[in-house]
Amino acid sequence: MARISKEERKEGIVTAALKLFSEKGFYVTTVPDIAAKVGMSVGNFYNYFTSKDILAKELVMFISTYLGEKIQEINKEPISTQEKISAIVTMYFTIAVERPEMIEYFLRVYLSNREVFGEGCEGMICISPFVSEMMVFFNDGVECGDLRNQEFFSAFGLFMGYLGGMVFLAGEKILPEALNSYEASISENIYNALRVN
Amino acid sequence: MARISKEERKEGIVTAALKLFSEKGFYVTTVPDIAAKVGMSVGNFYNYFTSKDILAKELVMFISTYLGEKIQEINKEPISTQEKISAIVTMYFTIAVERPEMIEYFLRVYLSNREVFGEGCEGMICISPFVSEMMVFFNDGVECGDLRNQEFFSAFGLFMGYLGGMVFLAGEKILPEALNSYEASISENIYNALRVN
Amino acid sequence: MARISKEERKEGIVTAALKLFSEKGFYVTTVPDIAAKVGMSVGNFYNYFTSKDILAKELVMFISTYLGEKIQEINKEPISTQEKISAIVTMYFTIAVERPEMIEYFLRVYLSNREVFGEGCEGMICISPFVSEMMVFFNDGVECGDLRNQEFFSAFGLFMGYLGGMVFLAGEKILPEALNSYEASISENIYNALRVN
Amino acid sequence: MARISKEERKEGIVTAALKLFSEKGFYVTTVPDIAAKVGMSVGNFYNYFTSKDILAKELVMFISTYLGEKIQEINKEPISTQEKISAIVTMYFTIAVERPEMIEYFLRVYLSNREVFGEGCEGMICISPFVSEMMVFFNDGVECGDLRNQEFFSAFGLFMGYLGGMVFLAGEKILPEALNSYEASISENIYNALRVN
DNA sequence: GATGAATGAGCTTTCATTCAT
DNA sequence: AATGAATGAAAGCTCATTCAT
Repeated sequence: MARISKEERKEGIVTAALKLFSEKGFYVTTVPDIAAKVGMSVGNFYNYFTSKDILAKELVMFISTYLGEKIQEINKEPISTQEKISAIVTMYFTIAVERPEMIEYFLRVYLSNREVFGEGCEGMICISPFVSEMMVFFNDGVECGDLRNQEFFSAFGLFMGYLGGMVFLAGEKILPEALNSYEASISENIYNALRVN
Repeated sequence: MARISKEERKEGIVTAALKLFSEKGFYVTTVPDIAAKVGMSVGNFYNYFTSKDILAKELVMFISTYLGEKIQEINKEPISTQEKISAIVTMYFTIAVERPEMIEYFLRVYLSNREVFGEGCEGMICISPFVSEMMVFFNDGVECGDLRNQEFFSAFGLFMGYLGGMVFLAGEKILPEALNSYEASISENIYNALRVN
Repeated sequence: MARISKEERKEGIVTAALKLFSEKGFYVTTVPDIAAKVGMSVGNFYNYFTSKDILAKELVMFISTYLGEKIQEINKEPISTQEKISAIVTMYFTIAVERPEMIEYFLRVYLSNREVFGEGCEGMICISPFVSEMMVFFNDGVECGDLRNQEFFSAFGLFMGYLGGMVFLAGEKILPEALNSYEASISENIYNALRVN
Repeated sequence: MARISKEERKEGIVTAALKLFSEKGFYVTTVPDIAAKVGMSVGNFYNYFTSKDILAKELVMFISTYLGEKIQEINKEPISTQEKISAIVTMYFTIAVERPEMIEYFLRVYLSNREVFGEGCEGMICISPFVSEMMVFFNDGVECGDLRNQEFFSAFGLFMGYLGGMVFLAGEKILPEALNSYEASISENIYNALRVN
């Protein structure tokens, strides 16, 4: 018989919680909701995460690490900065389509519930794996002469604000076209915004 | 005796709720909190707004109208598209600094709590005053040959995602400089992204 | 129609809680239990006492004040120390018989649940009205030459430990006779213990 | 290899539980707490004690037997009643200082949680080893003409109520002096209270 | 219009106990 | 004997909303 290991159980909770939180929001999702979705008793949930808040924090770290790794892979590829921008946009939108809960969690849960992520996630602690890879991307681009040397956060805000904004519009079903059909124009806009003139 | 009109009472609630919701979040703010801040009884609150959700929706309309008017003023000015971009960025950041609750409400309450704004705010109903002025800005820019003719939402996502992202970073105290010190570089990035090449 | 004032409501809770806590113990008594006994909803209970712990603390103060007043009356009477001892013993046992919850609360709830009375009741804060009247009694007795001058707490421990112990034995139905039939022998024992030889 | 016998395991639980119950109270101490302190799994705990309540009852018996033996030793000694009183007081305070958990358990757990000790400890069943030795002490004292012949429980209440009260005051850090510095005055008070005039 | 006591459903969390391994 | 994941009932507490006054 295939036993379910403690680690697998935890993963099950992470997956279920990610979906529920991103769909219904942090406060509307209850611990019983999560437990039911994993097929577990409420009491047992607390053997894996000591509180709902802790779970929420672990989820950000999980996503941040996941996205960080994806960007790292792109950073390592021997391609131009313009191509990297395209690759990041494509990767981001692919995730937004295939595992929307990851991006949505970021946008709707992490970015909006200060109270929850206050302690333990001050500043950028919980999203540093992701942010630092974006720094690498930007510094590389500047170094090889493709990108203008500007304050990192101005570039970062453009890049992530833009992508986040688009995913948001898509989520609201406001976009007339499918998300990925915007990849080219968005990549172009970003490149135009950041490149040396 | 100076009587307080029904309309003034409503405004008082709007102001108080805007601050509380944007600071503490929609779910953490209670109706008693709001009533207390206005100096009104809980029961009386319900004479002005039939539910907490309704209040939240009226707040978006309020902000959206407010921002729409500001952009309309800029649209009417006889200045270049590049200057309009600057003006919008400056206006947005000025509000973000002087009345942060307006922008924060948008970012942290409206954009993140689908459940609340579901009924009655489908699609862009509740933010149309604002979005349509941005459309005017964009169409004017294209028409006069300053901006590339692309899908509106791609440009909109860039503009608002970028600005929202920066305000968010500022709110998290992540930005090394004051928000307004980024105005020039951001305006430049946006213009570069959208202009005809 | 006779309206129930806020103060009366609070008294109702005090009375009900005193009975329940003393009969079933602090932890076994639930807030729903208390609310049900007063004929009130759980939610409303919290309009009167912000927590179960706070209620417990107010109860000690209530009892301590009540007992303090009783002893004060006795202290004021123009009788001998020996007669005062008798009067205190009688008063104590009368309460123990007529309003047993008061004494039992003291013995079984206050004295035994440090965790609950920790904050806000350090040392003797919550029982000072009672203790200070016992101090008055003792000092008067010493001053008029009836009682040996010894460390107050040694005398206090004797007096209250003894009375508490007897009420406890009575509560356990261990005593072969009714509590008040011990009044004479107990008063005598106490007087013999404390008087000048 | 030094094997740990079943009996030793049980003793380990008794020791750990005694400390935890007396420090934190019966309800605040959890079975996992106890198991952790013994270095044993929760499941295994139930191989030794079939419930938390049963454990609590065995603890009273344990303490009662222990105290009973101590008093028996004193009873056997060829000393005066007055000296026996002193010896008991000293013995009691020594235990209160060296193994405070025993006395505290008695005062704070056994005496205060009727619900727990209801079944199986009715009346004095669970403390009879101790009480009967106190009876022996008292009867001997009366028989040899040292103590007044009064109802046993009146004398018992004085003795144990007094000692318990003092240990309680000490535990609350209310006593200005160390517990043992009161031994003389307390013994004197008790003797004065009980002796023939 | 104004008050705020009252409701009650529902939330997060705890814990004694069981049981498959 | 030993483990510890699993259960599930129940606790304390909150809060949007109502309604008698």
